[in-house]
Amino acid sequence: MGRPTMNDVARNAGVSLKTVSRVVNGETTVDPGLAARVRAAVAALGYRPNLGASMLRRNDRRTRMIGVLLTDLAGPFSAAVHRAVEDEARARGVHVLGGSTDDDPQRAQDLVEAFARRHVDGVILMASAVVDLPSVVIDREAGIDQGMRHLRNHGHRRIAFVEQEVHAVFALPDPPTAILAGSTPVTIEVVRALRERGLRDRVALVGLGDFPAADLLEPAVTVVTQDPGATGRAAAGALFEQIDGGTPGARTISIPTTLIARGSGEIRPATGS
Amino acid sequence: MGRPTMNDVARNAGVSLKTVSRVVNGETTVDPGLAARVRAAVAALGYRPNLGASMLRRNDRRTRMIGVLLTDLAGPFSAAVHRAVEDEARARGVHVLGGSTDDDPQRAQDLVEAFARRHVDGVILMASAVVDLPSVVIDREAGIDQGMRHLRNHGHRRIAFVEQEVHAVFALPDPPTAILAGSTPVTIEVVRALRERGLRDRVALVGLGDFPAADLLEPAVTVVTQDPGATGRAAAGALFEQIDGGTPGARTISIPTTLIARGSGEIRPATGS
DNA sequence: CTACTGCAAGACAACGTTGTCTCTCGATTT
DNA sequence: AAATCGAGAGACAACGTTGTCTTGCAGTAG
Repeated sequence: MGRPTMNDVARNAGVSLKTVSRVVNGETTVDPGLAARVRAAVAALGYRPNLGASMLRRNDRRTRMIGVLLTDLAGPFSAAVHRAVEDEARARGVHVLGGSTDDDPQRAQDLVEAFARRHVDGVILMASAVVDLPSVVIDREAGIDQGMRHLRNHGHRRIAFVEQEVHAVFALPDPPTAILAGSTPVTIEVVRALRERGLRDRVALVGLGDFPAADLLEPAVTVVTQDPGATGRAAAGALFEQIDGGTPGARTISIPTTLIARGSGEIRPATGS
Repeated sequence: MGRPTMNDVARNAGVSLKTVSRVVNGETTVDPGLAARVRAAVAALGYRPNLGASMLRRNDRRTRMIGVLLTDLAGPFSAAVHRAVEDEARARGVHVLGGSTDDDPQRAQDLVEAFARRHVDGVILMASAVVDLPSVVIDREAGIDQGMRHLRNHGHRRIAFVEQEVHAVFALPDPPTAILAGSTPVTIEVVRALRERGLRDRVALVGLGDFPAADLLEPAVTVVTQDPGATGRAAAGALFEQIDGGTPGARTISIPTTLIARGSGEIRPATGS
């Protein structure tokens, strides 16, 4: 005796199973009196349709679930994408299964496989991966180009692109005059490291990804930003179009980037060194 | 003709449906030769089990999905909780449906209802709500007390607790000498507002929720932090315990808070005013 | 050589729902 | 008044899988 089923409702209301199904699905070809009895029984028993069973039988075969595979659900960029995707999905009555890949292709693969077993209607991924499902790939790359170009335009020739080992950069024999930081956490680490070494006004810094207090630091941090909300919306939009239209194959969404000059990225290399 | 089913695999391998089921589920009572044929057919057809159908029939009736309802999937606290829950779930082969409530009880209710229709095994919520599912409620409140106490201990008597309208506070006839900011976005807004008014060293500020650059601002921002990772892990742990143990009813997880004094919260009220 | 045991493998029902078909009954048409 | 129609309501199969029961066959004991 788990949850009540349609059958229980039918018995309780003294109608056939199929009539309950009709009422629950809002079909109009039901006598108002019977429909009322059914609704009363539904309320009395606390009946809830079993979406899994219904999807199994339905003709459209949609689970109305999609999967979203992001680098790290806790990271600001991923989280914002996730939220935007959720909003698009909600508008269509679709739910979102989330997954962090930590940029590990194997994990991405495993998650895609697992989501496929759940018959998600489609998948959005941040890593590049090919799938035999409707899918949209979010491609992040453009920002690096733009950041590099900006620093070169300000006279820098030795530019470090930093992803993990922030401190190693400063140990180099011929240290860079500018730093491009690969993510917001790294950017903040770099700011901290520059301060410790008294270099805050001497080494240029551009961060990939904006963060809330960037303009409040001294110097304020120049960043290249990719609007995660727009990205998520675009990806979700493309995915649903693919699902609904039956367009096959994977699509790639690339994100326009914007550079916000705030100071740290406009420091010029010391001429006398 | 959609995806291949067990029946297709069975036909292809020349065995019965049930034998395929046994192989797929790793039962050992299958002749190695047949098992190999089945596995070959699975690979050849690209067969994937349909978890929905299997859950319908299985005895344990678990979908191995849980729902997580947070204020805002894009917010740093929610996102970190979400990630921690994901990790706990992954360790148990469970997937996570996420949802943002924006602190709207109606939306929370709707999402719970929708997740229940999907037969999630349980739910974690940040808002308070009662559900007829295994559930864990995350309770955030303790931080306010701790922040208030800290400011009072530093001599403040007029303390503003700010949630939305940051600027309204400064328009008051008798403005506060200290501010407790309700969330990290608000904290950053307050910092900005204090600077604009030249009050950065005169009005005390404590923020609810730590953020990455808090120690790099001037003055560095004192915060009350609640470890979202620990919270997520605790909530997920309690939920799975409830699911597995069959313990009924909802449980509440309360989060220990820590105050990190960095400067902005230790400013004392001007004596001469 | 027959009877029994054990185990692999298939047949069949069932999970909760929806699609399709059939039946009944009152209302409309000639 | 008989025939026709339409619409509401139920019976039944099916979705893809797993639980249970039965069958068949090889191996062992008597």
